[in-house]
Amino acid sequence: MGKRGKQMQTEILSILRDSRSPHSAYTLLDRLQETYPKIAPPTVYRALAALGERGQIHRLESLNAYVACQSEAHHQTSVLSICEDCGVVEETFEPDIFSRLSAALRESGFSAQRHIIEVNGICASCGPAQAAV
Amino acid sequence: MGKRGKQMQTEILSILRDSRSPHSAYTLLDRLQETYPKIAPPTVYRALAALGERGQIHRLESLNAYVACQSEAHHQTSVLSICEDCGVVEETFEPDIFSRLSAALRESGFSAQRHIIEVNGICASCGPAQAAV
DNA sequence: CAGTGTAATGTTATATTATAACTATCTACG
DNA sequence: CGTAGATAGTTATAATATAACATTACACTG
Repeated sequence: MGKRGKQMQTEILSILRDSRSPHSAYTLLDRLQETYPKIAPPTVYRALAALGERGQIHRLESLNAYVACQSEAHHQTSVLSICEDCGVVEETFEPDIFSRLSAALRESGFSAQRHIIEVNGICASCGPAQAAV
Repeated sequence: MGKRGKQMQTEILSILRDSRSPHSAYTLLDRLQETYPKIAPPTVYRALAALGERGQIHRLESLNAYVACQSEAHHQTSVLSICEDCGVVEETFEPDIFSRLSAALRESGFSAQRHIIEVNGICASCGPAQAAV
């Protein structure tokens, strides 16, 4: 890994951490171009791939977008809940659910390797309890 | 809904049902163009949207592709397991897992509306038990 | 039946997301 | 230094999806 690659990864991670909402690869590209005017899409995708492999970011498959991992212990599989109102993504850890899911699939002979769980809904800040305030 | 729309939905559903593997929107477009040479992407996407609303197909968010729903009772939320080897997608119903997931998120004030659960792994036909045969 | 309003479909163009393929550069090591 | 391998830059394009507008079909009214 060269300097430039690390630098881009650091920048991306810091942009993602500054907001709890997901950013698309091209949003990140635009942000990075403010500082590094000449970078191209592959630079961003390479940095995202490296961060993803280390578990420092998560890709939201249903949004084609990325968030920073909110856990210190990376590489735990997590549930990503997406507020449809404010767009904020929260990460929660439900190891029990993952093991039940793997167990259920194993009954039909399926060997699970990677779980994707994304839940759309309304977060605490945007929910009906809040609307009444 | 006009005749043409229904016709496209029927064609797409029958293509998807003929294979347990996912098809992308553009694969479907190519297939449809064998019969209807002039259709354009929006036609396919409109048909997919209508089928999705009725629960007759599922979109695999992690693959940007679509499969026919394997349940008779549509609109049940289901787990989609994707074999990384042969590409076949199986649908299983784990209402218990969905309710646990909703319950867990509700504890932090999140109200779940739509669950996306996709699991990558190796299916029974491709697994190690089979390799020994 | 003509007129008209709405919904469905067709068409064109383009936006968005992602990667292939090649070139250049850097770095480690003899 | 020279060169091999890995990293990064560059160009181009592939793959996915939708916006925007034009046209047609269709049902209702008078």
